Amino acid sequence: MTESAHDTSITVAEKAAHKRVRALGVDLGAMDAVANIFRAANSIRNKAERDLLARHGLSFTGFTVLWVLWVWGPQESHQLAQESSVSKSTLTGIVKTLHTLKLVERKAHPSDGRRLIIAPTQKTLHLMEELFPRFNQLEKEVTSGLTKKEKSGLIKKLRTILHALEG
Amino acid sequence: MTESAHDTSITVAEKAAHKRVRALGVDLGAMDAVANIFRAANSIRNKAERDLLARHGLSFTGFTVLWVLWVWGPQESHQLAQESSVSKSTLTGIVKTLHTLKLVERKAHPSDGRRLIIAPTQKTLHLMEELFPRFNQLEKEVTSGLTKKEKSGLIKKLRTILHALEG
DNA sequence: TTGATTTCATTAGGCTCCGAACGATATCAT
DNA sequence: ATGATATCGTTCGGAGCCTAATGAAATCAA
Repeated sequence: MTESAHDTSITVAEKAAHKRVRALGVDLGAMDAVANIFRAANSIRNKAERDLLARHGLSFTGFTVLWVLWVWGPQESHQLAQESSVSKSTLTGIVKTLHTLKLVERKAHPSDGRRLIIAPTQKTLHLMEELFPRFNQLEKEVTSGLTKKEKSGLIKKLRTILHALEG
Repeated sequence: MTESAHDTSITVAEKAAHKRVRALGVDLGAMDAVANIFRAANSIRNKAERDLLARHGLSFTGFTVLWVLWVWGPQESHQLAQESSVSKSTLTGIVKTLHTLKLVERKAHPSDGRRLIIAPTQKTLHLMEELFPRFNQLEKEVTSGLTKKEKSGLIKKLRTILHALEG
């Protein structure tokens, strides 16, 4: 066994990092786990934007917001921001962009003049019905090296990390 | 068994998403895996920026660039960009910021006038020796719900995903 | 050698992204 | 009732982030 297309042993970058921090009493497992989460997220994000989203004028975050609206239906602004993992001020800008694309509507809250309801449009629903299966196809491809059981294990471990972050 | 602090069963957000896409023949495992990678990456990034990096005037990407320079030493610009997962033009801006913080130097390539060598400074080395152990402490905390073996499994699965993205 | 091509980093333009400051609305105390 | 407080979304200022266009330097052709 030397090198193969499905080699999952330590990379040269990881080796160099280990050498650097060896004297500092560092948790290498925690380090590599976090580093690889970022590498994976970056790569998938870039691929999705390039191959799928750019042609619709959508950023990854814009797509995420649309996804949340598609799944949950109309949302109050602050809920939508939280569920999409962006700040309120970022959401203001994203919603502005999506509004010019006619992909969201802003509606007044019936009883509270401060609040704003963001709602998907018919165009959003059509777009997501076309776009989401393609996005899922990409998700399938990037996880194609894992069995169903391995995917479950991955999901569970990531949830554990998210729980630690909430606590 | 109802709810507990370490519950890793399906979340309400995941349930809502499953309901929405049920009719579309979607791979739910792939979907949840990718979604949780993004949730984890976003949360860790935000926490690191807020709790650790902001007080030094560093963005997460700026920290990543410093980390690469710390691990690998002086790098040519395009190598540094690739290893840090940003475009060359983004790196130009990041380096500019780091330069005003006196955390990098730009050096001319000895034989090729087009190329640029980016090098860490003494200040960088001191900073990283102080900052990195704290960053690793954060990494330890967010992965504290996982055993050493589980972390290895997580790392291996993420590498598998990265291999699929390179292919 | 000089003109064409290639390969670097930077600039230009336009979103994304954040925290802080801001105005508007609602609520709470008295 | 009315002033203090809290809670909304937006704006502001500044950095990050991308692709495409640009400019500088090296290489290749003939």
